[in-house]
Amino acid sequence: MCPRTSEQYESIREARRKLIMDASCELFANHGFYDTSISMISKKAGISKGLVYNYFDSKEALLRELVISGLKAFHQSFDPNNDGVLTRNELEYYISEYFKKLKQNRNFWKLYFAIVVQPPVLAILEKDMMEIIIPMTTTLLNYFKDQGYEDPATEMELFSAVLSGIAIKYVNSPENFHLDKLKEKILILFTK
Amino acid sequence: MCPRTSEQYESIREARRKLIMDASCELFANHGFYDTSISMISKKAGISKGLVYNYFDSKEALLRELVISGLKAFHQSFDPNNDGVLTRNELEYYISEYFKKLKQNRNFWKLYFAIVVQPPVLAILEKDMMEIIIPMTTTLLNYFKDQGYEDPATEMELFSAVLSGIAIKYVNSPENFHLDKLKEKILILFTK
Amino acid sequence: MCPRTSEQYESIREARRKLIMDASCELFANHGFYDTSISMISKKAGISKGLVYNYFDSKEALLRELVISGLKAFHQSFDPNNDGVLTRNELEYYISEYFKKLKQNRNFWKLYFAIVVQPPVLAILEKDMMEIIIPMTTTLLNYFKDQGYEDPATEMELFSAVLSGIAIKYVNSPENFHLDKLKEKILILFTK
Amino acid sequence: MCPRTSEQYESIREARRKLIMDASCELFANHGFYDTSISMISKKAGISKGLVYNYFDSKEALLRELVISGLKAFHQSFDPNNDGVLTRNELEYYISEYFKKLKQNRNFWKLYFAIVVQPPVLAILEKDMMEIIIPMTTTLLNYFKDQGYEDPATEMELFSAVLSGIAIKYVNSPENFHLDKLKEKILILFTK
DNA sequence: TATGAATGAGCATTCATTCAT
DNA sequence: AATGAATGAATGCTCATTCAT
Repeated sequence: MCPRTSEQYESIREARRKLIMDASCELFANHGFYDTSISMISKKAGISKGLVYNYFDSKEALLRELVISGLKAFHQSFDPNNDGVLTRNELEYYISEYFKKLKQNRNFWKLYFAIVVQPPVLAILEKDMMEIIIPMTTTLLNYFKDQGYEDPATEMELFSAVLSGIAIKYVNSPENFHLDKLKEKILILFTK
Repeated sequence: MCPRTSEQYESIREARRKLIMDASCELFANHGFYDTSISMISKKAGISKGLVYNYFDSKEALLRELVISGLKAFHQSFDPNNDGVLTRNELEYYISEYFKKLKQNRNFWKLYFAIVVQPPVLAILEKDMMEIIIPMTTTLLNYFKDQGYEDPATEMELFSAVLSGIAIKYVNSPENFHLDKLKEKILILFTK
Repeated sequence: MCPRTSEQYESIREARRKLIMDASCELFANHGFYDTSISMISKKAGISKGLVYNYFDSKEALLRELVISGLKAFHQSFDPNNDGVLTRNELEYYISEYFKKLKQNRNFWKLYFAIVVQPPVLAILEKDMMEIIIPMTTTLLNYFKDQGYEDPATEMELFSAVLSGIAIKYVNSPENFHLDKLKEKILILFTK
Repeated sequence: MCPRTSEQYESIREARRKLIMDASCELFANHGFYDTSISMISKKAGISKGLVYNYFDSKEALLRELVISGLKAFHQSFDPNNDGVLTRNELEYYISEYFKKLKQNRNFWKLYFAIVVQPPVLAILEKDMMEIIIPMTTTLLNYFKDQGYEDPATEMELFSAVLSGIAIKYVNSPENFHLDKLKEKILILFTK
């Protein structure tokens, strides 16, 4: 009779978006961006190919939303009070969250590191990602300065490299990486 | 005219192979595997499209040879006397070589880490790569045992993670990573 | 609330139809039939996509109604007393009306001439259009016979060609065509 | 054994280009640009779909080459000595050629007028077409000035309108348009 | 009556690979 | 050994149309 209310439509849309994002996250992570076709995504999501485009402007836009939204969600555990200053406790918390989320959401991080390392795909995302990452870098640098490290810049580079390295190795072969033990080592290395 | 000797033919073939591999290494590294067409490679190499197939069975085979041959070349600096045992000096040498080659051959490593992280491409290479990597892993594990680390397995995981992390970060934004200082830190961390 | 009377419903329907037809006329004229989607039309008309189909069976049917209804409206100024005979005054009146309507309703004529010249679209409309055009042709032929032109058939062909030619040129670049002066020339040429 | 010489390749390419252009001209003319798929063109030309793209960058580029090359070929009969001045004889010649080519190459003109009247398609071609058409317009205007017409601008508009009008009517229903008689009338009207 | 989510057929285009020369 | 014309399967994407609500 009557058309659906706009709330109803909105909730349908939200559910569908999530459906598509979940399906594509898994596929992108395990097959790669280029080896995942829209057709595969729609099949996995149980919808038609065309419908994907009702929710995302393009395959690239879908990837972008996937990565950016995941990154934003994750980023909230960094400097939670948002004052631009990191205490030792806050860094401990951040590291713990990092390891926790690595386990919880392996597909996302698999996707993320595959993307971050591919020039043409990276180009799609670079601008949006930098908005999130650059402030983190600054805050981290200040942390290492405040903690009296003698070469804070290099310390920060080491810190981000080691976290990335662990993540990449772990997501690609989790059976060979013992996250909990590594986390302890990282905590010792960077939070004394 | 006098026909060429088979040595001459062979050396022409070798030169051609190298030409194609160099061209494709640069293109794969900077455009990505999927965004580099055979046509682009042949144009860069100054030969015809068809000729590429005279030297490599397929695009994938070309990638495989590229990665494996680079990896083998690099691997020679690891445990050079090939006795399966790593001394502290040998590890120092290996680390130095690692950082040196990162700088010298950025395109190769860019390509390598982009590949290593992509599931479907990885699948193509996994077998060959494992033959190189597994012995390294074993040898490293023994090193950390011999050096008396209390948790050699975790130490080894940390070691390979941090080297990979530095490499990935460096090849993708070299201006932000100070290899020399990082090398010193790594030497201190893992060779006392 | 009191239900609407059927007259009210009918007048709402009429208004909606006109809304859709106006929107699609402008869009078809300026973007072309194939580059105008139902979605664009419904957006411009401020209604939903589905509703268009409540009023028109298909995109083609909408086009058909648009063209035919415009043509019929226009045709009323031709031979207004409908006796199949055209006096010189009636032709003068027709020509005046033709030029007047060209100006007033440029979008319609733009659409009309774009359509008339496209084979597959023309096919859709041919039958309906012919019902309007053939009697005009006959009447015109008689006019030129009655006026004693020595080759009335050719005169008629010239007449319809020149009117079409002016219209096409004008609707596509009105700034370059001076309708009023051309009208005078046409009147002189065909009504002495 | 040896690869073909570049002359051989060139002649293959020329022949193929013509094949594709002929096939697409006929299809575009009779089905319209949007209702002709690359697939239809390749089928008609007896080649594969992909090969079309070996010769033309896109469907639009194919259309552009078709129209521009046809227009250029035709334009050579206008002001043949290329002095920017049109004598009465030259105009007579041009008109004769115009009518001759209309008959000879009906498909091209059908295509041309269908195109010229469609906004989105026109946009593709406008720039290139204008380079050909604008000089013609100027030359014509001078002709009517030189011949002492009292309103040369309007005369020129009438001239171009009537030629277009005849062409459009003729290509779409040749059985109803008697080109030879119309040509005589045009010659009388514009070359005294 | 009105909505917009959903479908699926169809299209332009790309590209690894083959093959006659 | 070398060329580049040729193939055809696959992809991203669009859009008229349908239909549950």
